[in-house]
Amino acid sequence: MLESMRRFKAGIFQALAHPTRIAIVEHLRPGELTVGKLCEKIGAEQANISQHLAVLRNKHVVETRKEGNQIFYRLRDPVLGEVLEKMREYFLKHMNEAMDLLRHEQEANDVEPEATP
Amino acid sequence: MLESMRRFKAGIFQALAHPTRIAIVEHLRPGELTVGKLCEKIGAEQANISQHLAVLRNKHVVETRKEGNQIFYRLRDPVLGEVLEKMREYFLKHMNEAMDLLRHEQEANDVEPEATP
DNA sequence: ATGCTATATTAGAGTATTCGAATGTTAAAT
DNA sequence: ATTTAACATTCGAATACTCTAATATAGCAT
Repeated sequence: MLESMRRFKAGIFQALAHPTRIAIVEHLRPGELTVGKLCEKIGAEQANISQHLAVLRNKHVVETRKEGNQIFYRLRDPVLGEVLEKMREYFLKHMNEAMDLLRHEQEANDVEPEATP
Repeated sequence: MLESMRRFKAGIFQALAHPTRIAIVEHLRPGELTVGKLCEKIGAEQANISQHLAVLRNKHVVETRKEGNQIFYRLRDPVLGEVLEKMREYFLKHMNEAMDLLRHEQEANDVEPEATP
């Protein structure tokens, strides 16, 4: 049972483990939005947003409502918004390290082109 | 800047997005533990636990202290424990669906061996 | 019926995670 | 100086994610 619970939590975290999906959840926090609006605000391809929405739907992080041509997405439970709020608190508290972390990841991606022959 | 913050949050969620790593964080919540104790409690191979600990260390989710032969791990910030607590709340609230979700994932993994020829 | 708009799904290539097995490393004990 | 105990790291195969591009569906308008 404990193991099930952990797999469940891991699944939710997995769903949140992508910058675009975090952006989606944050934008939905104040209220529902259509896919089009989300694309606008986030500035990503429609197909891409749609795929990320599918991930969030599969984990029941978001729910939908259809109105004519378009589909409105909303957060299923504000608790998840609160989780992100806690993360914001965490981020601010450790801002300096956070920046370092990101810088390092950046470099790790930048420096690769060259290999020692 | 917002984008950086989201990548950071995503990184933390990524770190938490595995049942074993969740188990680690939960076990560390009351206080520090050695790697050996963690292996015992979780019931996984030492190398495996060590790899997961490395993931958590890289994201600064945990910190270490060395004492002679062994290494004590502790949660770096109780806020992350609180995040898990929120998740528990969430799990209990949606227990039924959670179970369904897990069952479906289970089936998706079980049924595959056969293919329609 | 045709076309247009909003959204979803599929396919395939590139990349990243995860595991077990093998190998390193450090500190204490003999 | 060896050996043992406690951890960490590396390797390689299997699996899972993520992106772009292409295709599909559903509702509305003409």
